[in-house]
Amino acid sequence: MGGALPLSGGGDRDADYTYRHSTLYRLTGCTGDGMTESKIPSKENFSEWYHELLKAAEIIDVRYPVKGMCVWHPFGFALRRNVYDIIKEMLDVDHQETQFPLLIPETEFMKEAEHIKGFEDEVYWVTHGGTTPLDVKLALRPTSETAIYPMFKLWIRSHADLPLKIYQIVNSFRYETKHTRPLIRLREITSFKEAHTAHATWEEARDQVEAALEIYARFYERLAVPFVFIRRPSWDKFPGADYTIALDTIMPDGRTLQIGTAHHLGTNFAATYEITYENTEGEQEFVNQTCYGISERCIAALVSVHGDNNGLVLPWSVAPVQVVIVPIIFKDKDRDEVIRVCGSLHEQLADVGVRVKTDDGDERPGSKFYKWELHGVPIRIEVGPRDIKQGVAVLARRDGKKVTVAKKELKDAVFKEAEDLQAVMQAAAREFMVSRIKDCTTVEEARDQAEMGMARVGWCGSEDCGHRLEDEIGVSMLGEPWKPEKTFEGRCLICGAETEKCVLMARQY
RNA sequence: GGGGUUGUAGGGUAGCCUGGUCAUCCUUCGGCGUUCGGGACGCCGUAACCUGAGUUCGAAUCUCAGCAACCCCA
Repeated sequence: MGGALPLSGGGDRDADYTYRHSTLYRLTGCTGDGMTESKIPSKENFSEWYHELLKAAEIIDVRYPVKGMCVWHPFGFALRRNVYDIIKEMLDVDHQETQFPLLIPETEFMKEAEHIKGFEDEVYWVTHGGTTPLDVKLALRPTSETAIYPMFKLWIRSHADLPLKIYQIVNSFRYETKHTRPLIRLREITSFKEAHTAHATWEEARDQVEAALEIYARFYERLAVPFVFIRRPSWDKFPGADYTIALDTIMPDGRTLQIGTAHHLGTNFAATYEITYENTEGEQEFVNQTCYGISERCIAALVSVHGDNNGLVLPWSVAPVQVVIVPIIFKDKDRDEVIRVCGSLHEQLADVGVRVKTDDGDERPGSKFYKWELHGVPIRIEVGPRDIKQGVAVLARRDGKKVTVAKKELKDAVFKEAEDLQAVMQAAAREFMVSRIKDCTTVEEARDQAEMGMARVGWCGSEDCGHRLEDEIGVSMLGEPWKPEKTFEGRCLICGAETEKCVLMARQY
């Protein structure tokens, strides 16, 4: 389908994301001759690498002068759109997209006690209209439960209205007091995909939580981002939820990043907001609710998990530019012919929905190669006079493999290599994560392991031992693996009681 | 929550300790020409001392506050 092309313009246009400035940054330090391999710092130094990559690869610009608020570059926004198109497509099967207002009256916001407690320190308030103080303060949504549920009360009358499943992709605001980090900890979350559902029974809502997690699993598979499902401990669940299940992934520096959550809200909010329906017996009952969300942290994970010392590495499905064609021109007399052949290859690929860009700029080829590698383009095609004579083109993958293919077979070769690349990325990412989760039987061992990734330890289940685990290991309890592949048998690391429960402990972002 | 470091052209930096001509260098950006199979070169040009207050004859430099960024620890 033609929708694969992100541009509204004609199909023969380049996948062009404003490289007019071709904003490449020289990050090799101040010494003139200090030409190093890469423009970005080594991934070993993750924090530095991450910041430089976001900048150099034109994902976001962090220079906006409000703490915790960033600007999406056109290239980064194209990536965001491709990623969010996937989750939208998955949700659109049985959810309806909506949009609720940004501002929430204090009177609604303050209704659910636990929920307020969870967010009160992080809420931005609108207190004035012009110079006039408002009678009722307005909160900038930190999340939208308290905006949406008063409307659910109006929308839901009978069992025939259930289940109700909606979602929206909106910005939301949290006054973070800790260090903000681009895409990871923000004061304005620009891309909060939140879904809210209402059901007749608790069991149906539970099934919905599982269905949501299933969708998220498929979503992250498309991004080749590995994760584990973890049920959060009672003291770390969503404020107002019966329980919370999260998706966590491990970043290159060993810290854990939460990249999705699903909450079973039971009838907690329904009771507060009086969301009731008439059942088949004619009685009024509270609905059971769920909500689940994903934010631009999914982009942070995508970028971090796959990127390397040469820059971004993007899965084919979301790369703003999937194929870049680089013409190799020696003499002016070759020029027209090379450009013509590139144009025809470009058209061929664009016709089958590939996001293709022909880079006929004035830079030298090597410079273009580095630039597009930095931007994570999965496949590069080189066409020079030599190739034209032989009726072939050189196809280079982002992982370094190069093949020469006949022009006629180019289309098929592109798709074949793209598929293989995806598999390679998936496997490498998976392997890294699995290698960073280890069983530990002592506090010291767990402490060491938490420097690297997640430590799996025995836990008797008592809240007391849970908190002591956190204190003694010095990291957070992520919670129990949800539907784990392997069972556990061991002892509680604190009290020594035999247990079949285990929890994952890790340093968190 | 606690501690530390730092704000100089679009990016990266020198100068700051010891206040005083035109604020250094690299890169980017714009122009012209030669180039082009893994980061080309020459010539010309644009462009900066975070904000506010204070000290001083004089502040990028010293003091205070604010804003912003990064790192470490809980």
